[in-house]
Amino acid sequence: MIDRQDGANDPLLAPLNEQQRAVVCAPQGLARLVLAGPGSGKTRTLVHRVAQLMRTGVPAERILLVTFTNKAAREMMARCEQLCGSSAWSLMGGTFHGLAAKILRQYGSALGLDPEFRILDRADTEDQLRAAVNDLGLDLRRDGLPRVRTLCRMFSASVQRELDLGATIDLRWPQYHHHLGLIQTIGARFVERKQEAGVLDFDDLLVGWSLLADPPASAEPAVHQTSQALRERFVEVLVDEYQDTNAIQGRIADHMASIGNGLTVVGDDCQGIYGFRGADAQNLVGFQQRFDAAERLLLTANYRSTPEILSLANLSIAHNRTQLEKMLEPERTSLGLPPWVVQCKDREEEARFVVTRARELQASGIPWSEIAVLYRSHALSTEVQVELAKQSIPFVVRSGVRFFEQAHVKDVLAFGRATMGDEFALRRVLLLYPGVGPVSVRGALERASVDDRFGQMAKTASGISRRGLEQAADVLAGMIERSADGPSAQLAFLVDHYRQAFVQRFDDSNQRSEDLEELIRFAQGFETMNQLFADLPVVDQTTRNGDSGPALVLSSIHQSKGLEWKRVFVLSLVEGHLPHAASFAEVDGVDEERRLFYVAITRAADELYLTYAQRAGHGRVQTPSRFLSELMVDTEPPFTMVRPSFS
DNA sequence: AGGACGGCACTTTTT
DNA sequence: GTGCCGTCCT
Repeated sequence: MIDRQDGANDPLLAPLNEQQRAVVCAPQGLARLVLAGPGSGKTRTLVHRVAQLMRTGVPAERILLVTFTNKAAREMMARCEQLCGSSAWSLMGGTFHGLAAKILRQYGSALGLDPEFRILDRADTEDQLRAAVNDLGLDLRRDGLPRVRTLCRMFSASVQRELDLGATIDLRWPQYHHHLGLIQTIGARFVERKQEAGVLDFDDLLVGWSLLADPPASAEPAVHQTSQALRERFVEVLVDEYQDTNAIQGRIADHMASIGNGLTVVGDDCQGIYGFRGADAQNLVGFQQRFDAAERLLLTANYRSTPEILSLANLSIAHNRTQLEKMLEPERTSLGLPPWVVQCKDREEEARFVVTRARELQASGIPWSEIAVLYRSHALSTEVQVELAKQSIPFVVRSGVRFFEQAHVKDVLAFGRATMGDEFALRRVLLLYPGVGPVSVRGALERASVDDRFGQMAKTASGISRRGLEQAADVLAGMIERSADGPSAQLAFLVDHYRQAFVQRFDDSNQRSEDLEELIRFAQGFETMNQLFADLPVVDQTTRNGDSGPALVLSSIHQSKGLEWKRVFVLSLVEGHLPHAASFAEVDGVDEERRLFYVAITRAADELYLTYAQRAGHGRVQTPSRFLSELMVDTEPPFTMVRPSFS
């Protein structure tokens, strides 16, 4: 056994401070809450705890490590591997959704799930819902019902917050109160459709896992048995970013540790920024009430940022009524650099300032990859992107559409899914061809079948759509012929055709062609089309654009959580952007925006630039963010105001 | 008249 | 980039 106090020569304990060691060496089998401020070495502490558990004899496959993003999971697994070697490979780590997928494929048969189920992304989910509406002969517009997008949000909110649909609607969409009955009917058909198709959306994953983690008394005996086996498997459960868990995730975590397993939850109520996804800080704040023997540990020493940056962060977050007191204490010494607030004339000048300054920083020895530009919403990044391109600066964008959600990637994947009999995918494929519209598609779908390799589909079509349908049938048949060669070869065959027929139409066809090559490479890891598609929506998509040399990072604030850079720019500190206008009407809305601001500024290690434009595109005057002005009352502001200077 | 297609709003944040 | 609507072509 390793002594808790004396770790001077121990590689697991030597690099840690007292607070961190207390977490790493805390006894097994208990519940505990760790409050960890930004930059406090939280990831390192978690990784070392995992290593410590393994060293004391807990097998890796009996440790469950829940993180918030796939990226975080990947990083933690890599660091565990560094510390523990290959024995860390069998660690069970990932996001709630990714882990739910793994667990349900392995343990879901008790729930009647086919282990080959496919996971729906948001677009797939909306397709299913739209189809459910059509099944019922409803017309959303005519019948005064919410749009498909909104219906999805209603069902999702109800699952994530564990509120019944009526309460959910009354709370957030009271204008649809009188339609509750109809919306419930749609929901029932929606659920039925997904079950018939053997597919699960993001919420179904959580519901499935929760049924195993915490089965209702009325569940079949087989479910209770599986539940027991599942919970006995994991002797230690660790949950990162716990403040961002919603009701159902909180219940899953609680119950995975309900039979004497250890549960370590790590979080920071000041960094809760997923309220829109139903995240409920009560999970964290009320943790000790739910587990009355739970001890509470603190990580408050900040190793990341200068005292000036931390002081700004502490002063800002003090404007929130946070329940848990926790001041960040700087470990670093001052570099003599105040946070800058840069007042620009317009968006264009703002972009020019950021890019010019970034360039100077790089020239002075800061690598591109140590500079980040953060913003509240993706659209705010366009001016900077244009300016970066103009000045030929390498950059990566970590916001906006995901790789697998781009039109050309979705097109190509749709061909693959069409060969497996997916009607939604076939529809998308056929609509690509000139002369083929919704009506000829409807006819074609009635005659289409994978078995005759779509031959009938085109044969009876008349007139203008025939040529397109024939082409589609040919290429789909070609793909089916190559089934034995594996999905990568099938996609390579298809991409030849697709590139000639369609990619040339895009004005950035080169980039898109490269993406398709990337996709073919990605598919090499899979033996069948089915496997390729099964987990696509929950796999890590951040490996994209990762390895083409050092690059400046553009990121939404949400995506930046957990990361750090030497120099950070935060764009558009104006009312309506940060805080975002949509937050004004929401309960806790502006407080959540302030936490977002807090997350953004605590990403910066050495130097922070907060920029804003006095005028928007069409000359409209913009008001500086309240997150700046509220810091200027009475006291000396914790930042220095400047105007851009171009040297 | 049926069907394709170009032009129009709308897009906060993410698994 | 998608969904919806009006217009134009067959």
